[in-house]
Order: sequence, then structure tokens, then C-alpha cells
Amino acid sequence: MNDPKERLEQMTKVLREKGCRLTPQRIAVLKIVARGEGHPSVDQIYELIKTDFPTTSLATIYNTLGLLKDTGEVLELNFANLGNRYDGNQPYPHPHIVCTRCGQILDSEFPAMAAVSLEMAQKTGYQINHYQLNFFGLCPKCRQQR
Amino acid sequence: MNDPKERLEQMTKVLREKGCRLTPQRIAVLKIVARGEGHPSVDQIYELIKTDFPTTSLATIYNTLGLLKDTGEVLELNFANLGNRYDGNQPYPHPHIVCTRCGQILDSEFPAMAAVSLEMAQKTGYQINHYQLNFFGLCPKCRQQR
DNA sequence: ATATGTGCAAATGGTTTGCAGTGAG
DNA sequence: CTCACTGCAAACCATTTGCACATAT
Repeated sequence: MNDPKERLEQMTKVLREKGCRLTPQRIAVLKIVARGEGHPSVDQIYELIKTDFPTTSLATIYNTLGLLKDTGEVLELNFANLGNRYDGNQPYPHPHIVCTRCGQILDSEFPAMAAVSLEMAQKTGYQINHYQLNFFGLCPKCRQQR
Repeated sequence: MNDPKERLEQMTKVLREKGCRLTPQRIAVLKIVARGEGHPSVDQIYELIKTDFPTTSLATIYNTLGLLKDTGEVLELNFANLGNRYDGNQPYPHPHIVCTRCGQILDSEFPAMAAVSLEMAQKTGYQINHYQLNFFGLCPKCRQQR
């Protein structure tokens, strides 16, 4: 887990360098995704922000997440069942383990993926820039409940 | 690559055992996904089927793919950019390499994933049933074109 | 014969877009 | 002061649903 404060500073720096305006709504989004608590969906971010800025629109959330995604400051996770989730705390590819019953998403690590990526590139001639590795199953709690 | 004929027979067998009716439209879908040519989208399957059964509806395609997915006879690939794709020829988890420029999808293999899956299960206490491993980058052809 | 499947059209839900008004720089 | 950003509503698009009719078994 990275330091949320540092992540926030890094994000504001990158957006400023890109010539983006740092509106209160945007800063609110940055704060939420920099925290690294869970893997929030757009709607969860929207709900959190409404407490401070009740008139914020979904379009603004999408806009800001898009900027962060384009600058590599946020990792977008695409799940068919859970929809898109966002991780601004560790915005680089890493494995996730998803409970198909309760939706819990666990971060994991698998250092060998760098080597595997390289091997795939050599074997196929592709230039590989990114990967997704997701495991699906039942978390310990859901296993017990049958 | 599995034998398309055998795959088709296996699919019809499983659907029959499930008590499903084998309508001409369904058989047409089975044939397409059993072939294993590329990784067709719902729309691509729809277009292919319209040549033989012009009145077929999209709902029927979705219905049939759903059945095959539930019985494990088709692997559904979920890509944020390319949408859902279907593979009935090798309907078990395996890595895919996606060209982010032209959309080409390459099947690959990585036998060690079984062991990795097991390791993840032990480390996290999850019961792991499925995984997705996708690499994204540029195919050899698209690399040349800058 | 009958329940399952089909086609059609409408509903859904997440994301994007267009635009007039607003506020960060 | 100005242009990028915001909020709102409409548009989009893949997928799902409801229902009357058709048909595989």
C-alpha cells in the first residue's frame, strides 16, 4: 500500500503539468482514489462525493477518472459482473482475486508476471504494454456459507 | 485447436442432457462457436447466422450463448474495449494477447497457471474456480506501422 | 399436445455527448 | 478575463425482459 498523501500529490502534480484545472470536484475524486480503500466503482465515488458536493454530476466523475487513467495515475479494472473499478493507490498492473458471491476484491502480487510478459512478447512478436490477471472464486467467508 | 466436429457433438450432447431443445437457430450458433475461428462477438455471430436464418433475433443469440456459458461449453472473454467475445473451441481459461490497435486476439498458453492458481488459493484462503489472463499491446503488423 | 423457444419491441443500466452557464487560473 | 470545467439532460449501445406466436419433443 502506497502513502495516500504522496499519491494525491503525485496526481495533482501530473494533472497540473497536463494543464488541467484543479477544481474542488476533481480534488475530491483524487482524494478518494488516492486513498486506496477498496476498489470503488464510479457510483461509489459519486455517492462519496455527494456528501461534500451535492450537485456534482456523474459526468464529472467520469471525466476526472478518464484523465487519471490516461496519465496512468489510476488503474481501471474491468469486470463483467462488477463493472469498472478504480485503483489510484497502486496504479500498475497486478493480480486481483474476486469473490463471485460477495464481490470482495483482493489485491495480490505475482512478481514473476514481468518475466511472463516478456516471454509472451518474445514468443508472439507482440509489444506488450499492459496485462490483466484476475482470479475468481469464493472468499473464505463465503466458502463457509456453503 | 480442438476438433470442431467433436466440440459440436459435445455441445449438443450437453444441451440435450440439460433438457434444452435443439432448434435450428441454436445449432447454427453452436456451429459457429465450435469452429474456433477467431473470437467472435455477439454481433459477428448474429451477422453470420442471418445468412441462413434471416429472421433470427439477437435475443436468441444471447440466450444460446448464455446456455453454453452456464454449462461451461463456451468461454466468455470480457474486454472493456472490444466487448464480449466467445470461444467454444477451447472453453477453459487460457491467456489471450490483444492488439490494442487492430483488435486482433491471439490465443496463448501458460501451463504454469494451474500452479499459480493453487498458490493464490493457499495464500488467500479463496477457493479459486476461474481466472482471466490478458496481455495488451501491439501485434507485429501494427508495430511496424509506428 | 404442450411447454420451451423465438422474434419483436420496449426497458434497462452504464457511459458518453452537447451545450449553456460557471469559476479556476 | 477567458477558456476549460461543470451540471443537466439527452443520446448511445450492449444486454435483458415481456409477451404473443411458433415449434421441437
